Parts: sequence; C-alpha cells; structure tokens
Amino acid sequence: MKVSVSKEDHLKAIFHLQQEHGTVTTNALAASLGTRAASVTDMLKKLKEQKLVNYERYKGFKLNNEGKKAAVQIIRKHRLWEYFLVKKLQFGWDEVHEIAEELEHISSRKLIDRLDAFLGHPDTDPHGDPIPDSQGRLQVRRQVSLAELPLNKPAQVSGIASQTSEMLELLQYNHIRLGTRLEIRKKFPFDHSLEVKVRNRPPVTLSAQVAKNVLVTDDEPPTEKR
Amino acid sequence: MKVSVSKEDHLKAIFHLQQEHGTVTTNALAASLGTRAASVTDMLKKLKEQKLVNYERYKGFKLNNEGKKAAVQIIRKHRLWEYFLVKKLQFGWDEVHEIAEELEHISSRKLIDRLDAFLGHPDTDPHGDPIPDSQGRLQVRRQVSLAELPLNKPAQVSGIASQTSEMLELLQYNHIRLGTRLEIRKKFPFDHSLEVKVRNRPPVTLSAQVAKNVLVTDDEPPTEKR
DNA sequence: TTTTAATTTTAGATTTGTCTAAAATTAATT
DNA sequence: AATTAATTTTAGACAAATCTAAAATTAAAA
Ligand SMILES: [Mn+2]
Ligand SMILES: [Mn+2]
Ligand SMILES: [Mn+2]
Ligand SMILES: [Mn+2]
Repeated sequence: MKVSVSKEDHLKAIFHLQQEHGTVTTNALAASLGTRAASVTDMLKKLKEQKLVNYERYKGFKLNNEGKKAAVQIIRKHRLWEYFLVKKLQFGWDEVHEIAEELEHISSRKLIDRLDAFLGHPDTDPHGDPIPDSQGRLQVRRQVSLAELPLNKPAQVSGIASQTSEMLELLQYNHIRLGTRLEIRKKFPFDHSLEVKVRNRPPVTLSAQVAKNVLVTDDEPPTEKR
Repeated sequence: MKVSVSKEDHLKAIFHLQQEHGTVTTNALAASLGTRAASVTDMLKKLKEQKLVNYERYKGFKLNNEGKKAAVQIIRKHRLWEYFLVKKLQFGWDEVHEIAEELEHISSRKLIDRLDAFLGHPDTDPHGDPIPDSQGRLQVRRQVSLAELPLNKPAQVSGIASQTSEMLELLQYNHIRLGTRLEIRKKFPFDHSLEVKVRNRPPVTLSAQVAKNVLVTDDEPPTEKR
C-alpha cells in the first residue's frame, strides 16, 4: 500500500505531537491538521494496517519504529528544502513553510541526499530546528524558553516554537533572528512581559506569549559542523 | 475548482500532442498517459467545465488559450527543475525526468521565478527543449531529425525526441550529447542506419530508429543568452 | 451502400480521503 | 454511584480519479 501525501502529513503531525505528550489523541491530531476527528480515526485504521502506528480504539496512539523512521525522513526533507529556499533562493524565513509543506512529499531519495550535499550538510533549518541526517539521526537540543531564562544571563536564540508567519514577522521587526545574542534586562511580574537587550540595539519589550515561544541556549552557536 | 496533479498532467500531455497533430484524440491521450480512454473522457468533461479545453464529444479536442497558458507554466516548471537537477545536483540527463514529473506540480509562482533567477534564466533544458520564460513565451526551434540530415553536412545535436532513459543511455554510451557536433559519413539504404562521425572519436553506427529521434540544427549553438 | 471495425462515450464499480450526524465509550461532576 | 459532559468511533454520504464492460458513434472495407 502506498504512503500518500495525506498519510505523510499525518505521520509527521503525530511525530511532533508525541514528542510533547508521549501519546497522541484523536482530537489533538485533528486540530493540528485542520481536519475532523472522524477523518483522523479513518486514517489511523489505515496507518495501523500499514503497521506504522500503534493504535487501539479509544486508547490513543503513537508511532512505532517504522512510523518514526518514515516521519523523520519527511521532516528531513521539509527542513532541507526550507534551508535551500532561504540560503539559495533568498526567501525570508517566514515565507518558506508552506512551500516546504509541498516539497517534502517529493519522493526521490537520491534527490534529497544530493540536495543535502549541495547545501553542505546543514544541521539546522532556518527556524533553528535540527535537520535529521541521512540515517535519520536527529540531534537533541538542550534549549529553554526565553520566558524561563534568568535575568542578565547571556543566551543565544536557537529556535522558535510557534512558527506562524505572524510570529516570525514580529521577531524580524524586533531584529531577533536565529543566532541573535541577547539577555533579559527586566521582567515585569504584572503581565510577565520582558525587556530584552540585543547588542548595539535599543532594548525591546516582548510579551509573555512571545517569550514563551522563543527558545534559547547558553550563548553557544546552535550550528556546529560535523 | 482546483487544478489537481492529474489535471496538470493531462493539460501538459494534450499540449504536447496538439503540437504535432493540431487536434488530439481520446485514445492518443490515454496512451500518452498510460490510462484508459474512458478515464480520458471523464477528465475532458472536467477540463471543459473549467474552460481549459475545447471539446465536443466524438470530435476530438484541443486546449484553448487558458489551457495553453496553464500547460506552458507546467512545462516551464518541469524544465527548470530538470536544469536544476543536472546543473546543480549533478544528476545525469537520463535520470531527471521522473523527478521533474513530481516537482512540476509544486504550486508557488514565486518559487519558480526565484529558481529561474538562481539558475541564470537558462533557455533550454538538459534535453535541449526550450524553457518558456516567465511570461510563458516559448521560443520555436528550426531543427530536423538526424535521419533527414544530408550526408557530410556538419550539424549540432539540439534535442532528443524520444526521451526514454533507454534512449538517453544509448546516446550517452555513444558520446552523443546536447551540443555535440557531428556529421553523417554514410547512409545504409538496407536498414536506413547511419554512420556518424564526431570529432576526435571513432565513427559510430546508429539505427534508423535512433536517428529519427535525434534532432539537429545547422551547426549553431542551441543556447543563446537573452 | 451495407457491413464490419475502430473509436469514443456511458453506465456502473472501486479506492482514497474527507465530511456530518448519531452512537458508543470514557472522563468528570454532582 | 448516577448523571452529565467530552471524546472517539461508526454509519452513511460525497467528490475525485480511476477502471471494465456495454452501448453509441464514426470510419473503413467490402
Ligand atoms: Mn506536507
Ligand atoms: Mn522549519
Ligand atoms: Mn507530472
Ligand atoms: Mn526535458
């Protein structure tokens, strides 16, 4: 049986959801895909049949090893294409997601390995997310949300949790990009907003909602070559 | 109504067929797509509904202006991606067709215009076929089949009519590529095979079937920059 | 100009992916 | 523990793209 575009999108979404919550629920997956619970149930039966997912009705579900492998390959393609679009075709980091959502379904394995080599084996995508290598190994990151960063502790932006283009546009406007070095100057308990200082720039204020979605590491470059 | 992948493949195939025969027949299209006549009829009704094709039942059909415009855009994408695969990712010209068959359906207009610029606005693809420009203008070529080339007249390979990978592999083996300068040394009336001479190489013999599918121009580069 | 052959279309099925509404199950509250 | 609420699944429907087999139409041959 074939793994269609829709199945690939389901696998990828399950993978991301189970990263956070271990096991995934029908409603959560439907929400994440912009579809309905009934449709998710239908699809799960097919994915179970194909032995990509462990699923018992009413009990929630998660990818098995095969499913995880498949999902990681799709994520690899998504992120490599995003990198290509930004680095080679001059797209902004807030414009690439939709296009990669289509490109990730191109099937040729050789294509993606050649693309990887052409790009110099990058290890993070334009949003700071790690790119799985050709064996599907995905490096783990130790990063915290900016909301949890202690006052005056230098850190470096290494990822963005909520990657809507509205969010990315807001960050762009405030000159916060991947790799930006910053520290928190002040925390306002009233609304949990923060004043953040970037070198050579006037301080900017970020809402708690924004801060929660900016991920930082202890001032260390997020990209190290292999 | 949406233009699906399958509809795009139909439009493209109709375009190519009508180049040759003016009007297209149900069976011809089915053969060209590896599908059945009944399926073609079904699809034609949808394409007519969408006003992309002029179709009266039992009378044959052809693309109207809208349909032609759509088809040319798909061809543009197909050929630009082929160029990218060969020139940037080091694929052989006989390996790229299947992959481009998928890539041509990626929808972003901005992507394809950026890709075009990134590649330096090439005007022919790796098989010598012209790449439509961003306005959809497609240059016409004056080329003849190698089978019709007069004896001892220098010419240059500018296109391949039958682009199966078997054909491309055979040409590769005989050191015949796009742009190769050659002339015919001898014609064998018995089977219409030809002896062809390429500079600095021993002469090679080509069957009539191959010769018919190798297109040449009067020894003039096929690619001229705009 | 009949008759026969080829082509094209219709009728009716099937598969895939989706939906809504109703039923079944599980979870949360009195 | 009984009732209510939320979640999940099933039942039944629909659109898209395909198929086979039969009917309609057109073209070719006798
Ligand atoms: Mn996708
Ligand atoms: Mn990304
Ligand atoms: Mn295609
Ligand atoms: Mn080509």
